[in-house]
Amino acid sequence: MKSTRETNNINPTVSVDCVVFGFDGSDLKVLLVQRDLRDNLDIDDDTLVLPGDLIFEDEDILDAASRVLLDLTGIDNLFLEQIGAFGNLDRLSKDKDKIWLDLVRPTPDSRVITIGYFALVNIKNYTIKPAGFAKHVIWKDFNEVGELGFDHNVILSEAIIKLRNKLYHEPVGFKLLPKQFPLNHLYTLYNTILNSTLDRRNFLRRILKTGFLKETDNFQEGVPHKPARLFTFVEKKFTSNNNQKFKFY
Amino acid sequence: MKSTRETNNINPTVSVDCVVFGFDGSDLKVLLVQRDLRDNLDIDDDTLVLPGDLIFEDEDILDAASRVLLDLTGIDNLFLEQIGAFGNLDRLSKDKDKIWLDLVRPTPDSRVITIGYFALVNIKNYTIKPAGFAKHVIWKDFNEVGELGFDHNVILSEAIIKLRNKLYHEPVGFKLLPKQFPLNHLYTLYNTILNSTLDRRNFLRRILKTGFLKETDNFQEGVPHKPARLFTFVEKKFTSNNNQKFKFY
DNA sequence: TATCAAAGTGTATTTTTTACACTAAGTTTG
DNA sequence: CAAACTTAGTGTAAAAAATACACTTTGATA
Repeated sequence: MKSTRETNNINPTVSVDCVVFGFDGSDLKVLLVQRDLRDNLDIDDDTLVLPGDLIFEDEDILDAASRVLLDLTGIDNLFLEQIGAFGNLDRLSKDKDKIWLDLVRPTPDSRVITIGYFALVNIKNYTIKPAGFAKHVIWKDFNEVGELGFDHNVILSEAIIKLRNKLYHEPVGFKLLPKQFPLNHLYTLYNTILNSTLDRRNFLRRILKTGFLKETDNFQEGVPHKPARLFTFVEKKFTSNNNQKFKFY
Repeated sequence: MKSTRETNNINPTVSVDCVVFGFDGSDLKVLLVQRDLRDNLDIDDDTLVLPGDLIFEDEDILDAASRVLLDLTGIDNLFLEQIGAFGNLDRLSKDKDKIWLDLVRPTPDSRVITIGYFALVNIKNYTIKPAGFAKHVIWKDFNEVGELGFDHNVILSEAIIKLRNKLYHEPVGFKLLPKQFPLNHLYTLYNTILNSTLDRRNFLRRILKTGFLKETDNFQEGVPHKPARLFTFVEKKFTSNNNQKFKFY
């Protein structure tokens, strides 16, 4: 996989954009970049966008998404899943978007279709390095995301829908947590993302019954109360189609 | 929406392909076309493919999918939903695919990313007319679909997964049936598509409890047994996200 | 040593699911 | 024209799951 940008054999009509979700213990976060120029062009544009890039001609689209995130975060092998293609004719037509495109794209008026991906990471594992194309990279509180560039709010909406559905049907919450975690962290995670207040007793019972959790001999440290036992996620054969009746929570 | 093919301003790098499902009362069907040439070129290629086409530069991708189906079936305003983007580098590289591309595409070696859509239709409503680009159009039994051209088997797999999930969570089975239908048809539909044998009593109870069905005063005619009451689908406010707990069946 | 805060467990009630059995009503057959 | 057949349509007991609370435990801190 290429990790540096080339000027030749770029496909100017197809890009990828990534929605990377993280969880800091109490809030859902999204990774955003301040779109900016490789060569310090002097325009006044602090618009935030999803990390993304045009793809290379000889690059699979999933690889392109991986490359973007590798450049951005130094993380390889991220859990990445496609959200879908976004190809509205007006998706690049805000004034500020056009100014930016004029400055950085060889063919700024080209119609570009983008393919959205989403990823879940344990926020503490990665120190985000604003390398490559983005000057500033930030974890933004999901509820405080304002207007993004291009059609990125649309992509983000699709992503959160997908995340919520997944949380409900697949063992995926773990990806947002450290290897070992107390059950209460998982509980807050569900409540935060699903925007609900589940009954704690019943949540614990059900999540344990799925068999995806294994208790360890470790406990929380440095907490001003009874330390909770830490659990790990158990990789089981899980195929979402397999059992339509399966509800993760 | 344009309904005729033009030779100029085609986007040679992005196409759409449509998976159209139908149900004939006992089997799930897929609409396939025998890829062939607008101008009767004389090659020996009876490969079946999903109906699809390159998009126009000034055309939304969803519109492109609509256009393909309008050309093919004369149906406008079809329920269409995106499956996703398919962009593997080798997706057009089978021998027969290359020969065909050489014959019909202005830039046959161009890397093409395709966006898959899926649709559900009541098979009896539409007489398929092999107009436009396809010489033969057929309803193929889903279980008897062999090797398709390009990466279309992959797209079809994604489509069936999506259909099965939808059937389970959303009131979508109706789209495959006539306006009025006996409950047993819905029951067979579920069993066929989900590849299961649900308990009939329990199925009926549950499907009625959803509130999406309204009984009519009409009954089956011309059946050699007690005629069943016909039901219709009730459009209700349904938002799949709204209630994660909702299970359609 | 008492208090606080969150961990962790118990359980009665209601609701849903499951499994199976039966009756009803048209058509066809002998 | 009655019996047989086929699918329509309904009843229900038992098991399982979801829900709504309440309570006990345990370590830290005051």
